[in-house]
Amino acid sequence: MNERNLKDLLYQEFARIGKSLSSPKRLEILDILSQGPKSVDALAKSTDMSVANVSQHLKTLFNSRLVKFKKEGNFVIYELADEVISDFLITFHALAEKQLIQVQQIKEEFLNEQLGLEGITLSELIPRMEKGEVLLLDVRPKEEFAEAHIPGAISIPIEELGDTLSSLQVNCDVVAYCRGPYCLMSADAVKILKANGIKAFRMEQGVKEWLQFAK
Amino acid sequence: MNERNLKDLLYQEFARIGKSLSSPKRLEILDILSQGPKSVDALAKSTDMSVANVSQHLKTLFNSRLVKFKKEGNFVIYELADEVISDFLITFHALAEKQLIQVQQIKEEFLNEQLGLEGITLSELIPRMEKGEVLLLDVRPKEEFAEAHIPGAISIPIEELGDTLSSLQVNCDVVAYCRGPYCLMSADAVKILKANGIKAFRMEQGVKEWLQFAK
DNA sequence: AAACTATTCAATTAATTTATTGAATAGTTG
DNA sequence: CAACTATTCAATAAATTAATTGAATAGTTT
Repeated sequence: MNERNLKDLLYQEFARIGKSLSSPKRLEILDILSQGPKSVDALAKSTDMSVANVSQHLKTLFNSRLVKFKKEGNFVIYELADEVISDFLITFHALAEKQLIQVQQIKEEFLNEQLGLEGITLSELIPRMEKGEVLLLDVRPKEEFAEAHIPGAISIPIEELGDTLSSLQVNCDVVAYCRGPYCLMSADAVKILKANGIKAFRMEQGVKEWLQFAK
Repeated sequence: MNERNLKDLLYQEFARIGKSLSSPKRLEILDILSQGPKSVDALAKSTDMSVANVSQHLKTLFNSRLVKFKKEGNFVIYELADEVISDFLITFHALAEKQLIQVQQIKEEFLNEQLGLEGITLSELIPRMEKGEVLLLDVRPKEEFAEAHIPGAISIPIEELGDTLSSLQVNCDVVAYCRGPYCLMSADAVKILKANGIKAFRMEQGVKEWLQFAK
């Protein structure tokens, strides 16, 4: 083995991680898994893919050690292989956003022009929460809230929001958050809240971003 | 545009960065560029590829905004588009090494079994340098040394090491470093030094790792 | 301007990757 | 044990990507 062979071998191994990050659908799967463990079936529903296809992507991710799984009943539950991967994904997104201005544009056009939503950031949120000026709403599924959530938030999954609304006493502004910048459940929530006369804002950041912020 | 379309578009943009990181040769190019600007021709020589092929890879990297270029005479000089990219590459390597134990194995087998070299780390080096116990040798090409180097190091490019050796007065241990963990110029240097009866060690880390370490 | 250099472009071929489908497997429930 | 579920496997077709080659471009030197 000479130096060139060694380099080829090493970079080939590195590229295996890169390959895993080269498919849009796999990146979406990784993002969803950064919220907590999910079954293949649940992932297929979230990503609008066939189960067989998701299974194939998961196999790729498993081969590059980005995810691991455990069997529960006849479900196979996948999760990120290590918590550094969730940190890495945030770094990756930050880099990608910085480089690809188009990403910013796509996102903002959709949110602003099509939905006309006002946003709020983590650093604006915290002082307002401490003063009791806002109610923080976690609209992700119950399991994801149970897995981890921003302290002080209350959990109302987006599907239940419409029904729960009447029984909910709100006398301040509401801030909704969900899985993070590329999830739009919080945008849907704000639409529902506004339609019911509640002053509501969308927060881009999710639990993972909060954890990094709090460090 | 509905939510699914938006997600597909966003993840497609993210995947462009991933795609750039999915080819071993492109990763090698990025690593070399993290040492400083290089011409297409120089990159072709370093990576053992045809110029046309390197040009194609550079085009891909340029399209995902990872590199930029300027024209100088009839050379086109490429460099990393932003310094966050060099930070990102270190994070990426760290993740890859952690996940793919094989990478560690490949590297260590080659270095230990085939060369029988002793290594030293940055944190071991610094106190010893302060005490004046070691001479730090940068064996990269002169331009890369000029671009950036570890303070206190002296520059002797690997090609010149054999000739310079006799005129060099050495009365302490020598530590050689080069581009980083996946570059083997420092290993070659240690071999030459040892062959001339000088006690020499290889340091894995390069300038970029030192900058992160010094932060 | 002619000869020369470095780089890019375009066309081809080979190789790899993706999504789709239907069948196979393994575990669970009635 | 039969019916059912979730998941994986295997085979295929479509799409994408990589390396190679030779020609085209743009700038430099004589």
